[in-house]
Amino acid sequence: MGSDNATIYDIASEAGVSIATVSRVLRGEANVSPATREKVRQAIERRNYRPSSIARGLTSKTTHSLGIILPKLLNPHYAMIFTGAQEEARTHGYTMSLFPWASLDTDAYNPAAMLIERRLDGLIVCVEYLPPDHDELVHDALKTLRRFMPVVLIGCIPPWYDFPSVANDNAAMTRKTVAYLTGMGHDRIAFIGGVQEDTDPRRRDVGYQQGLRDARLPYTASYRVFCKGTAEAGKQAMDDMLQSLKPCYWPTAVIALNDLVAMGCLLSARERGIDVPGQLSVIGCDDLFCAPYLSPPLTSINTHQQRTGARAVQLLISGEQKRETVDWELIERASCAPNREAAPT
Amino acid sequence: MGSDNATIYDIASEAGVSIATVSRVLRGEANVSPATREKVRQAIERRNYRPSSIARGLTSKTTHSLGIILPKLLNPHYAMIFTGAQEEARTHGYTMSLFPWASLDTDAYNPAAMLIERRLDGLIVCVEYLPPDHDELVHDALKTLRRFMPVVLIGCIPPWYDFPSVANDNAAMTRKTVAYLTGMGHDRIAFIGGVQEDTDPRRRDVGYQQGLRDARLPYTASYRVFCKGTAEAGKQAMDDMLQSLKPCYWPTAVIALNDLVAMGCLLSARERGIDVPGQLSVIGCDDLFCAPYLSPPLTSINTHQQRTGARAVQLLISGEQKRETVDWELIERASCAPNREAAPT
DNA sequence: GCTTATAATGAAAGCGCTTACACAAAAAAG
DNA sequence: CTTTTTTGTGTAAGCGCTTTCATTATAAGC
Repeated sequence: MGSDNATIYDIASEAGVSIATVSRVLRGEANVSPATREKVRQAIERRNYRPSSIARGLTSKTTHSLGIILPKLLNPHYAMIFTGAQEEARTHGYTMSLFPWASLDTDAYNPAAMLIERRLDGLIVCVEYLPPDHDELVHDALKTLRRFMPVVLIGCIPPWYDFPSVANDNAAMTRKTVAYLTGMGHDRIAFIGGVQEDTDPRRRDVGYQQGLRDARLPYTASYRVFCKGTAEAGKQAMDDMLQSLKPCYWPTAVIALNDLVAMGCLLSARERGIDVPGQLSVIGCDDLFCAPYLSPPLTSINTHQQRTGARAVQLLISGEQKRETVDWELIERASCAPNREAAPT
Repeated sequence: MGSDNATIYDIASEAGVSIATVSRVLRGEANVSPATREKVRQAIERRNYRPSSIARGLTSKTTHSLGIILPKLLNPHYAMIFTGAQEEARTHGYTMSLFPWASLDTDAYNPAAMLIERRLDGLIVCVEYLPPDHDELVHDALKTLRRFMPVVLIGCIPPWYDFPSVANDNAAMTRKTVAYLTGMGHDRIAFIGGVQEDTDPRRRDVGYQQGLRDARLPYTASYRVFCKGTAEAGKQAMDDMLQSLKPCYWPTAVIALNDLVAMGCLLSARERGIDVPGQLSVIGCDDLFCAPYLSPPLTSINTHQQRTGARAVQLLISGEQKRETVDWELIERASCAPNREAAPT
């Protein structure tokens, strides 16, 4: 009953066998006679015994536990990644623990220590857009960690990071998004979000410019506004852009870094009485759960984040050293419409 | 350099001391001479040594890892709880792992085994509204788990569950919410969400009815609609209610189980051209990050979910057996307004 | 029936720590 | 200076498993 902490010894003596035999039954090894197996099974049942994964880990050098580092779980984008990763991990018998981004900071009292001491079997790191000065630091931290455990990256990974990874092809994605809008007759297309100083050729910015070029549209610096990936920042950035331009130069469409930024844009537009999608189309990214409930419902790109998380776990477990790309899907809702004032050139 | 897996023996020999001494330095014990301590420190530094929490756990019978069981991380409500819990855990040197709700199902291939085998130092379980038939099962599962590790509950806990817990006083909260609305002259107040068959006297339903009684308003069954706590369900429930009533009987205000349901209500209203808050006030609960960006911005109750998660961790660590209540805060936004058609009685 | 291959089991040595306990060296007390 | 404390270190016994290796019981081969 209350034998909540029986050990393998207890089971062995209760079943009248050696601990080696119990261990064999536990791990389903073949060479145990059916009779013995049954005896052991019953003893286990009777004592409600569960082997300690701790002790097991000491011997086997494997903990069956994975870690994930995220910037912010409150952002549903990351919650989706986590969910996908956690579920996949679980189906393989792994546990998933969350570590804050600060775990990478090698300053202070080396918090990465916590990661290493845990002897994780693998670590997923979700990398956000990084300012260049931070870039090197993070890279170093990752390289250190890799000496202790396999690491798989998710997100916006600078190409010179030599790590297995799972990500969307942001450049291609944004390029096609621009094409989608130009196809609707939009010619003043803004892009809001991201960091300015950046050298990664696979970023959204690049796709944005490619998209403009594809449509032979000019690149207008005023339409390229940088901000963090939050709703507040998006609101602010949109406010700033609109305020800085005469209304006749306002964009006819806005591509937001993500849905949070898009939400900020929508609010900014609403406050100014700009009709979406009548006067302005808005398109987000990540297809958050709230996208269909915004006003108007937000067109967004479903980046298959759960699948991304799941694939990262698979890479971790299989040890494959691939850099993988996850596809995406444009979810059309009411926030995008053909440009009414499209001038027949 | 590559000595990524030095053991305490390596450090001992490198520093020319015994492993006991290394252990002492590691744990900051007092009785080590400064000279020795320094020698050991340097050896540790040189070999980049981090003690294995696994081995440590075997001896100390403590893993410094906690678990949390949530219905769904994609619901930001739970993401906030998780975040609060994780951060608090971290400050105490604990790791936090996520387990899906299914971990409690004692059917199937007893998944709770995973929890037990991990030898967690504690477990937080977020309990949702449970249908009565499920209630007993969950209770049993929890009681089983408690034999193996401390358990703290969060959320809607039936009062006969004898577990330490952290929760809002839902009844009082909803009662005051009704008062807030009646104070604005609303007299047809609907409540959407939750499960029907329920006997817990501390639920929102109860507060809702108390609130009506306080204002001497009739309890109108048609205004009490049950649905799950999702946006889709909220939309459907609102649609059904509105459709089943002549517009002149439509509620003037609706209290939603949570912000997701409220989002569904807002959408339903929008589709029907019902002006919020002109004709209908809507009030949610949880104050999700998107609440300010809805149209209109949603009045909601901030239930201090991060603090709830943090408190749960504190109870777990301290071993206190309290049932705690977390306070809350009404965040007023544009979705609620005085009832225009308030009849001067 | 006796030898050899095969299957079933146990004894024992770790895995990398913590923690009595023992013991030597240094400090305080007489 | 001894004697008693105090302080600093080392030895060794676990913690609860896995795993090699040796050993015994059983089946197969001739």
